[in-house]
Amino acid sequence: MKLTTRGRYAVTAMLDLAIHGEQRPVSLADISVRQEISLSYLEQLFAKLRRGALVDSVRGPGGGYRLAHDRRAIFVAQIIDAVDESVDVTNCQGKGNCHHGEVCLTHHLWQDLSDRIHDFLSGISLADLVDNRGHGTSGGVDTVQKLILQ
Amino acid sequence: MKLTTRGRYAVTAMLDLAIHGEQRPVSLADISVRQEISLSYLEQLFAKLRRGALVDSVRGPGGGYRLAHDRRAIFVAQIIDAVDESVDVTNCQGKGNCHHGEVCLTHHLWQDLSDRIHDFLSGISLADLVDNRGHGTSGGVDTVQKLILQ
DNA sequence: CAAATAACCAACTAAAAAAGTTGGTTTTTT
DNA sequence: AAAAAACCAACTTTTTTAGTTGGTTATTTG
Repeated sequence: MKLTTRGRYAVTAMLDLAIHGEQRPVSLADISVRQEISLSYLEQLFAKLRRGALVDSVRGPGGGYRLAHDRRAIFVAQIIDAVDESVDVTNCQGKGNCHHGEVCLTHHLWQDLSDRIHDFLSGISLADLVDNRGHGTSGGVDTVQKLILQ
Repeated sequence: MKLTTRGRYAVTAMLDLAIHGEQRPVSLADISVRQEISLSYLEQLFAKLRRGALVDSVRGPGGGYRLAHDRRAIFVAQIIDAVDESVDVTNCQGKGNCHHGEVCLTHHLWQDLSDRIHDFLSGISLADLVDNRGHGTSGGVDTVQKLILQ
């Protein structure tokens, strides 16, 4: 599991979709404006999210993207995996071609860490984020309210 | 907490130090050869590790670097913090200048994740890595043995 | 004391990854 | 027919990471 700003963009965009996509599909142009992410960059991200079967697209006017599943069934880990096609964290991924053992010693460390991050993010759904459940300090319901009214 | 290859390099180098630095200081030239990391890049990393009070340096022939504390008292999180001067994970770090609330919603997510990663890595000392304790699959004692004999 | 060793330092360069741009096409609705 | 929006590929810019160059300073050893 790789953690970059790209993954954060993707989660933010999917969260936007979860919040605004209840009634009709949401266009990337809208997300672009609301989240201040370049449209073409969003296109690239959503191409991957679509391949990952996390969103469905609707073409033509009034079209856009919809979550492919219920909010409660889409997890942050999936989003990041779809978008950050997880490159190996280790140099010597099982190939055993790490001539010096130290690399292997840390290998296990990174592997383990990677698993833990994945587990953590696998437990948090878009619904959790919308409800602001499942994590630290609260943004409060009114924050979400503002978003919906926006 | 930021997780890049730079941090991995630093942990690997510190682990090399923990293993080979029992008797005398270890020169960066040695670490460079064993771990296949460019000497000057190591110099840059060790400048930061020294500022972070994780290593002591000894100049002149026979000199090099030594752990500033016992292996059991140096933790992976410290190494990464020293080297990857943790840039904020969030765009709107407390400043409250995130005009749209979604950013703030994910903010808490990343903050929480960051904390958890930090906690995890704060619990793993260099001694743990040398003994290959505290994480997943084992490399075995013989691996470490090879290293010491190298 | 001279030579060698190794830390220390700054500025530069190269390579890779991330982010954004451009200029389209295709599909669908109104 | 026109407009909206997905879809697509190739390119450019920016940022980060990694490595290079060319030194100086401190310390040890022959």
